[in-house]
Amino acid sequence: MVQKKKSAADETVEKGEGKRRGRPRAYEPDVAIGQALDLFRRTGYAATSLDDLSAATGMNRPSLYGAFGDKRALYIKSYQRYRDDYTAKVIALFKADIDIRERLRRFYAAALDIYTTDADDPRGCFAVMTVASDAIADPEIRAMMLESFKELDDAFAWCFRTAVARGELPETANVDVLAKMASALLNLSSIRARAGVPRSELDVVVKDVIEQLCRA
Amino acid sequence: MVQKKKSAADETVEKGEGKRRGRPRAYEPDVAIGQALDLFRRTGYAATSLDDLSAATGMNRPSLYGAFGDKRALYIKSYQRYRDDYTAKVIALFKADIDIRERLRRFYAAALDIYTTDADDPRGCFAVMTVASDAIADPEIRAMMLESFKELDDAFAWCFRTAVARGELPETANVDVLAKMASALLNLSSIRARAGVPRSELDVVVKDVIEQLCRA
DNA sequence: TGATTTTCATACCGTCTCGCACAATAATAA
DNA sequence: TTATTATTGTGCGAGACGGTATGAAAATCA
Repeated sequence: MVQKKKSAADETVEKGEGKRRGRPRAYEPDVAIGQALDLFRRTGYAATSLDDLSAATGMNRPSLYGAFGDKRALYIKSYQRYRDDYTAKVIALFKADIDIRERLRRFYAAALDIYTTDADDPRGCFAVMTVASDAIADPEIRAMMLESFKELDDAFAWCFRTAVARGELPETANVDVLAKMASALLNLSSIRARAGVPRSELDVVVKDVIEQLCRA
Repeated sequence: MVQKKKSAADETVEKGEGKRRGRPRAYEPDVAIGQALDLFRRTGYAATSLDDLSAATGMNRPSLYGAFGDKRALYIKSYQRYRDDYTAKVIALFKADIDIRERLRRFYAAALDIYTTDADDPRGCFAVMTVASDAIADPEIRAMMLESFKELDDAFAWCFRTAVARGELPETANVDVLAKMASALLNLSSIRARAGVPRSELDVVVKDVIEQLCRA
């Protein structure tokens, strides 16, 4: 068992549901998705078996199947969870009233936190390293990816546009191109983090590139 | 059978070998590696079965095993082939006596050719999209990747340094940071190509970013 | 021609994989 | 207490997987 047991009262109150009829679940769906996500991030789609997922979540295969559907459905749910977590962090950075350099600095710091957790076995970006490589043939997943690209480009463009409006960048700055370059830096970070380039080295690259972008 | 049969005379002459003793091979190792590479690029390591490789190369499994060793060995040989092909193209671009913009333009054009062959099912960069995601746990493969990063960074830095020396870029240009950004652009191109962003769109991004980099 | 060498091709082995049947279990409802 | 409902856990079965043993085939050598 990986997940801790909780009393039925806790569970139902937490979820705001009425008392459920049958035998209570021994797992928490949200926790299980998180554990599945972490495993998918490490080993990808094809190389992750249902037995592996079962071990990681503490659920046995039939429970997994009943709760989330087949492997593909669980993978998509994991990807959605990843995107939601990521998006939440980005939105928080948007609300902060800080200048462009600090905003970018925090953005990449947050990203690298995600990419390099577990220094012995860094994951990189789930979308880039795993989804794009071994699940891109799936039209639904492909559509999610393309949407993510656009969201990211737009987010960066917003940052630069705001900076121009505040006078932090010259009026002549090409915000759309800068946004693409910022996205590209994120991609590089993800790939190199996964390949084992140490965090400290990546921090330097990020710092230097931010400075270069903000001088444009 | 996928590979065409050739007469024994052709084969041996081609290879410059003396006449081989036993039954002649029905395949050409170099061709087979190329076919295996293409399949690995499409479906990754784990999702590619030996049966798939057998069908793609026209060799049956025992022949595959005898010629290249097990699946992992064949994967590494494919990766080496990919790197060699790539490196050859880059070296050719180094020899050309052209300015920085044109050199970069040709560089990314060549890369995108590789990434987007087969528009219906674009591959992206093998190293980034497939090797880094599902084989990075292997120390030998990881070492090859890190070496590739360094080679690429150095190549780009050489381009920018040469450009500075020729007066195409200001003395103040930070060639190492520019090189990282150029690598990052390559990574972005690979990822988006694989996700299905059309070549025409990528060409625009590349053009704009090159211009931005060369104005720095 | 017959022996030798190398490769091809079939078939097989043990293992893993996914998905599902089935019964036991633990809660609520009556 | 008994029935009902939802979940758990064992375990099965058909198929795919990586890898290999074995014998037939096709060349050279003597």
